[in-house]
Amino acid sequence: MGRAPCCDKANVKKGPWSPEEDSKLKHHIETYGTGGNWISLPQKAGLRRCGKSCRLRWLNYLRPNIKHGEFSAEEDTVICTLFATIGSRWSIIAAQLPGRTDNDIKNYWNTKLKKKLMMGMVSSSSTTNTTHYAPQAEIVKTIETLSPKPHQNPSFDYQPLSNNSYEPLGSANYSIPLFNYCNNPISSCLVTNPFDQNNSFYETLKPNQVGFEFDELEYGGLNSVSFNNGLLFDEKMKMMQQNNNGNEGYNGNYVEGNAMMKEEEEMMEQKREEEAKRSTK
DNA sequence: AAAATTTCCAACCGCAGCAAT
DNA sequence: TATTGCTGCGGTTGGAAATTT
Repeated sequence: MGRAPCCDKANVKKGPWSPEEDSKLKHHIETYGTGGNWISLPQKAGLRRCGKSCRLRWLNYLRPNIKHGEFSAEEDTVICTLFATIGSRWSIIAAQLPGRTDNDIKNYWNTKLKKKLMMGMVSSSSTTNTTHYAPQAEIVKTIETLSPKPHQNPSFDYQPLSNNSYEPLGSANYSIPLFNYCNNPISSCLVTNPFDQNNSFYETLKPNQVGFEFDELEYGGLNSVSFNNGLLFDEKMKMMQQNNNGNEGYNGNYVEGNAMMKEEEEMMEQKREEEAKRSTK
């Protein structure tokens, strides 16, 4: 037996909402709340609408503090960065942008931001002072292909990237964001590019901070890592663990990001200090 | 000015996950 | 454990508005 429909489809109005319907819904929710039941709400509010439709209208349009209009450059950056990190999980992305709805962001990405990114018009965020610009369509395509899809829930443990060595593949000028999924919250993370011998590009990220960096170095590539809700992401490690075949079959070019646990980072710092003391004696 | 095409976004649809029974 | 009902999410679409031909 199939599931019963949530409402009587034949007796329900569809399509754009009229101002009268809006005001009925708004008044009802502001007076009585949703009652925790959207299905029965339309009847109580005197609306010939499906409960789901009411919920959507309220969340995306009527509820207070909804921000309409142009997205700022900062918002662009957050969306691009998070999309590259977690894929099209719009509700999570929306949670980082107060006043914006998941629907809004999804529409914005699909109609405008993707194109902006392709044209290299979006500045990416970084904790370094260097300004980086997202390159062309290849990046966007790669991000879209490889970013995690909704409901893909990584379930493997964190492995320090520094235990592995990788060579860049292919001859493409661009690489892709590489994140390691981590189940255990980490307090901070140091990111370096192994091809950058002088370590002139590095970042230390704190929880909820997002680093996203397009390098225009000799090797060309993207070096990025991110925290989301205390979890560290690395796309490449995810793929390797999923495929269980190392670099084999990996169709793309990349630059590795080294991620270290904070403890490891602090130990190294301590070592450096001790060595410095010894050398001054 | 009119027709054709493209852009944009509000709203719909179906599915997954969860809680209650 | 299986079933049912509901919510929330992301993909998709219809059609109005804007732009181009």
